[in-house]
Amino acid sequence: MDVLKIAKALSDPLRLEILRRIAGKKCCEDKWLCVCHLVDDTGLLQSRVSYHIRELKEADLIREETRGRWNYYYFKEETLKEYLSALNDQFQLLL
Amino acid sequence: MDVLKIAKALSDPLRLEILRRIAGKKCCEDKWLCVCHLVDDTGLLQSRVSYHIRELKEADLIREETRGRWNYYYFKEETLKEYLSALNDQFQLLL
DNA sequence: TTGACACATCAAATTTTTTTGATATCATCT
DNA sequence: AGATGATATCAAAAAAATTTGATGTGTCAA
Repeated sequence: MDVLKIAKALSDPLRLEILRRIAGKKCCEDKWLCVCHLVDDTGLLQSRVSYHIRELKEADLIREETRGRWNYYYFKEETLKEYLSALNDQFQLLL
Repeated sequence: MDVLKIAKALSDPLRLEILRRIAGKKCCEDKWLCVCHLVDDTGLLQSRVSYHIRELKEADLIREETRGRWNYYYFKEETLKEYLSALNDQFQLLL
């Protein structure tokens, strides 16, 4: 878990929005979301969405699963938790 | 409190280091730290340190107080706490 | 009141990140 | 096999962030 990488991943508006959607599983089957829906919902270029998804993956904030033609994503809650704890500890926020 | 701005502020290694030092009050009087010490300790250009301090100020992560010739900084714990809570809530981490 | 110090600011250069458009891959369907 | 759909990747362009060096402002001390 890399604090800097996660902070960076969270610092882009699009990425945050995509992560919220993945976390909120507002689409497809429970817990899973495919890129095509993100593209449809947002009207953005597919390559752009793809780029941000890669960043989220590299920050280990989401996990990818390929099923047939589609990729599904799911939110790695534990990574975000670790990030929050790390900041909490490093800055001794005692909470 | 702006989640995106804070995430960005935390995503630069230098800024994180500076914030840690300010929060850790490893210098000067308790709770306070002046720019000159940051510059001395790190060997970086003064304008560079100054730039990052401004970013931290704009993210509301530190407060500045000018006393005579020196500026002192202190860590705004409450802002970081709000940031952590916001993420916690938005992603329903229940912790 | 001059000089030195602490810091901010600014413009230019550099580096990094993001966006775009094109193309590639691979699975599925006909 | 060929067409289509879902996604990744790549190179170039654009935009944003960072670094540098120079200069400006205010404060203190001699």
